[in-house]
Amino acid sequence: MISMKDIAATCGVSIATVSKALNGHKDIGEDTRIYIRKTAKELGYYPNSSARTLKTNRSYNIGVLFVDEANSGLMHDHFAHVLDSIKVAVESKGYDLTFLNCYKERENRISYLEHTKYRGLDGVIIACVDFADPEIVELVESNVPVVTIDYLFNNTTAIMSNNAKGIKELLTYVYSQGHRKIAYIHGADSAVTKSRLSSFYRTVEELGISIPDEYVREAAYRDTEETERQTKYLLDLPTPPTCILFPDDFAAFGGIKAITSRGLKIPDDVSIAGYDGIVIGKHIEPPLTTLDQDARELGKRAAEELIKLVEKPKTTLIEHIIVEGKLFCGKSVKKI
Amino acid sequence: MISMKDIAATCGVSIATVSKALNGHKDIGEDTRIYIRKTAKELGYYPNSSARTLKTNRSYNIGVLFVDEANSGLMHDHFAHVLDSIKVAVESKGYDLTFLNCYKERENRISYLEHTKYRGLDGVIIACVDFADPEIVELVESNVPVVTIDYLFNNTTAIMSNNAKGIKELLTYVYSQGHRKIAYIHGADSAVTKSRLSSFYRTVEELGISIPDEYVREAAYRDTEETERQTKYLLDLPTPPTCILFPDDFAAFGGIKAITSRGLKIPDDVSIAGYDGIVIGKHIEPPLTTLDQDARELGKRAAEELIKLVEKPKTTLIEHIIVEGKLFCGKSVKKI
DNA sequence: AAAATATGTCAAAACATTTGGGAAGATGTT
DNA sequence: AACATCTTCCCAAATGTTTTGACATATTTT
Repeated sequence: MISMKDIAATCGVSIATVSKALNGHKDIGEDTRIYIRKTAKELGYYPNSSARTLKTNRSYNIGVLFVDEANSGLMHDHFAHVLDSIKVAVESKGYDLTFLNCYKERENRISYLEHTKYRGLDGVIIACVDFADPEIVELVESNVPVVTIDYLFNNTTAIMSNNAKGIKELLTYVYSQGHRKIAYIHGADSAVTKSRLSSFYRTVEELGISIPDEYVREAAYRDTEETERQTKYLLDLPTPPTCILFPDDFAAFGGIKAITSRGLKIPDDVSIAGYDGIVIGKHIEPPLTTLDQDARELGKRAAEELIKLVEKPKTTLIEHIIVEGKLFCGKSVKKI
Repeated sequence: MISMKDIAATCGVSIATVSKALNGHKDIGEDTRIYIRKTAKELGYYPNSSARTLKTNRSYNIGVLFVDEANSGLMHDHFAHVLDSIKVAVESKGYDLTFLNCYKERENRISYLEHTKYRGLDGVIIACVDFADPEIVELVESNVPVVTIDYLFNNTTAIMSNNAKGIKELLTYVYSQGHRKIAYIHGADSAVTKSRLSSFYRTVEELGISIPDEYVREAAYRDTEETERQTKYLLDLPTPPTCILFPDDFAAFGGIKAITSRGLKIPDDVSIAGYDGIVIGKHIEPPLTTLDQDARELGKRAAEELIKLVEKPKTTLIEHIIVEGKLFCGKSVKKI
């Protein structure tokens, strides 16, 4: 482990000079700078992030906060893409990515905020968590730069997928294919759900159709068993819907199971649509009509905004950025 | 940001005493220890990892190395589970997890090993990468504690999924269901592939069946388009197979597409099986017969072994640990 | 009573880095 | 020649922690 001291020794200069030469300060002669950099390279020097962080309070490490539970964001195709995109974006700017947690399982657990400070993280990206958790709120309200994904706090930059527009496009498309009896199995209570649901009702009104109450049902995101049940309920109605919208693509598989188990065919007997645009949806028969969320863009923007916030805290504004999705017309919705 | 100095001041003791009291050294009186810990808590103290790492050369941070490309491990259901399991396991022992990279895109890129030392990572878990990459080899051969997943180096602990046994079980099961004309679309060249393929041939011999050469084909992992092509090729043979084994569950979806596009039904006309045990495979009709890899166990063991290696470098042996998978009998293989 | 032992605490050094203040020498200006 | 101005470099302090050897004080042994 070779340090600046070693370089200073071999170059016959002070440690301070080495530091300044390496960091490109102006008060170092051109030739010494070149000489120092050359020997640094020859000796195989690379800085020690701990020492630097200790001194500068900048770690070039950013934290990412995903929920830790069974339904971890990691195993969620959509969020996995978001995370990967974040990773690529921060790395391209010379930052590292560390998972933030609170050592739930341990005796001396610490809060998210404490963990952030303990590691000297420059900022945190929060996604896919329970935003009502007091510890999340504490973190958001602290002076740590934070960007949230798909949730809006007043004083933090948020990157939002355009859920309202998404569900509107989806519904309008289904309508354009002749469907009027449209059921909507929406997700469990959350900001995203609220946004989609109110947009759904607004669009229903705009289109001038009427949706019976029993067509609007609830199933937690990714809960295939519940969507299976709800789908069966819908199919068993005296007047079953001709088209069912699901909370997400993954959950739609529960619906598919219910439909095929009834001996019905998609889209000939029932049309369906999901939400998210997970990869596998494109590889089934029929390809799943859905709203492709731009997961990569969500992640990229989150990373970029956070780094802006970190590097130029004075001049960077808190923003609420909206990322558009895109309707994907598979073959799971039939024209009738 | 309150430090030991502050605690020392309010307690009227020296910084050294605070450090020892907090770290449980036994040369501190019981009452002072309690008093110091109490005020530390009251003041909201938590240690500064940079300072500690700088002094002790232990970061309580471990690196994880997944491939950075398009087919990132993050977006791969199986590896996402492995990663999540690693995360849970290291966190339960008080460690953090940081993505390792080499800043590919940047001008002053550094090697994986340099990055590891730069961050002072205590160890690295390597999975899902090109193990022939010289930089990986450099890292493995360094003095950094390393655990590899699904790849064997001589001097590092490896956690291996039992691929040989897995494919044997799968093949034997298919055989037991009466299939003799069994095709195998295997993955692209890699250690995992080699292991599965040689086990496949061994089992074929043991079972006393003969598999024509044109039944054994290749398609990269997760390449649904290629498996679709290869499946069509197989179906078009004068004597098509009655059962097709795919490189992985995801890739199997390409096969399913090919089969249904020919108007054939699974499993009535053709039986299929995947490998991995991704979640969605259980939610399709018919549920996909596959070999469930124990992704969580792979991740957990990797984390545990690495931490052992970090904490007891002298007494911990390099081990090659085998994690068993489990046959999942879905309904995609018909008894004939 | 002196010597040995045990206990509790402290001061200082060390880890690798950054940075403001200043020193020394060179250059330019009058 | 005197002075100011640059340029180039160094010094020393600071960041928060751990560790080591030293030093008191108290207790036990001779």
